[in-house]
Amino acid sequence: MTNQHFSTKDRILSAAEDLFAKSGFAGASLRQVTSVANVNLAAVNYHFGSKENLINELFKRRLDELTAQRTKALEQVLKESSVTLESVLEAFVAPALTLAQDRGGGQSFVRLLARAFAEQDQRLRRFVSDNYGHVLKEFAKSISALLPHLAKEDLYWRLDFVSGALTYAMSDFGMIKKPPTLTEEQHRRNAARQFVRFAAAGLRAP
Amino acid sequence: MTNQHFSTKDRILSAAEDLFAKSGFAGASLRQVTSVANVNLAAVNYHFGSKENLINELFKRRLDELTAQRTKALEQVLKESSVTLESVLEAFVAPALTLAQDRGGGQSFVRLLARAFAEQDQRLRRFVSDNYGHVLKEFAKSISALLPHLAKEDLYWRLDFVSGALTYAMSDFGMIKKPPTLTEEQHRRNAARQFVRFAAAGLRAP
DNA sequence: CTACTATTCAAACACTTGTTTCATACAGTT
DNA sequence: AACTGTATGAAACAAGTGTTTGAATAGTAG
Repeated sequence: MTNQHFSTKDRILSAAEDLFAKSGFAGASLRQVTSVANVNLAAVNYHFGSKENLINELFKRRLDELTAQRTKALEQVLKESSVTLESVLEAFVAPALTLAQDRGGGQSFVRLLARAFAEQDQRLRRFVSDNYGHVLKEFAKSISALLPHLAKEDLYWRLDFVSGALTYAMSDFGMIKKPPTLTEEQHRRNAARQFVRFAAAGLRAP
Repeated sequence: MTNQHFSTKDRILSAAEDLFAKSGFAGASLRQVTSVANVNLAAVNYHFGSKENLINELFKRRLDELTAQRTKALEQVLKESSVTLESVLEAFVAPALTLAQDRGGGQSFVRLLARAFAEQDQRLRRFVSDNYGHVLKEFAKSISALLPHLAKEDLYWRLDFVSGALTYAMSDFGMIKKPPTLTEEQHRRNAARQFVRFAAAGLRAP
């Protein structure tokens, strides 16, 4: 039926992304997933081995792309002659917002990411931190260099707040809805601008 | 055995708070809850009617207290002659941090709150917003009055970021762990101070 | 074609889920 | 003392869970 021209694996991943974002990892069953994906129930265990492994592959698929784009954007910024706090933050948030707006299920994934952080589940948190923590460290280092007068402890607190603000805002639980007058592209740019201004000011707090 | 001097209802609520925070609403079963609470399985349905209703009562118990304290703190602040952005933010965050540090399961509840926001589940979100939205509006109004030059649209974005920063940071104080040299009380005050500084600066961003 | 592997499918597996039932125990009242 | 409503208990309920099985089907290389 739907997406019949995508592979079984991809259809499972997309359906799982949607349903896990909607109902949580425990809340969505493999029967729901395979039903939406138009795939036999056994296909999940055949292609992914287990439900838990499906979840990991799901994160891998998106995060590999996200961290690659973030790394590229940061490198680009650091190459310029005048590196500003705003430009570093922009390099961090722009790829995420692009993903959040991607038509191919990226929206669901961003919500899934927020959920993963809310999960106390240590396995998933370790998986994310092990595989993608180094990028975050790169950003932290760049930001630290731009705020030489800021005590390390203060910096850590504020980076924490910044992460929270971004995670929360991106998964659009927030009040902010795209007004009909704006295109998605404009809304995305607007969100990025708002976030960068807020985060930069917060990081520079006296 | 444990907490035998608490009522069955209270023991269920406490155990549920812990387990739901740890594993999510779908992830923790009533059998786990009743086992931890040292209570018969049927007691949940007897005292609360259903699992869903148990969840609601759980939120009610904590949020009633939290919103009451926030309202009181805000009124106190607004009574003073010089109301600052910092003092309003302090009134908002202090009760939450007190709760987050409460020994009687408040820590779990705060994590639960973060999880509830991550839930796409509309029933729970409506329950929270219906019953406790008015307090948030009060704070938004007070903050708006203190930032007369800020466009409404900008204000909404920034309040969104502030909520995110707080939710995320509170849900287990993010990366920030209490150093052993500090008492919990000191750590709490520190967190509040850090948050207020960050949020105030972000809200005042040029 | 044949042989072979990779994939799909329906059915079953063993187990857990929230909820209900009904018998039992324990108050407090008359 | 018997009666009453509240609370607890063990057991069962139907439905849903992730996973496994073994046969049926494509699809491909020799």
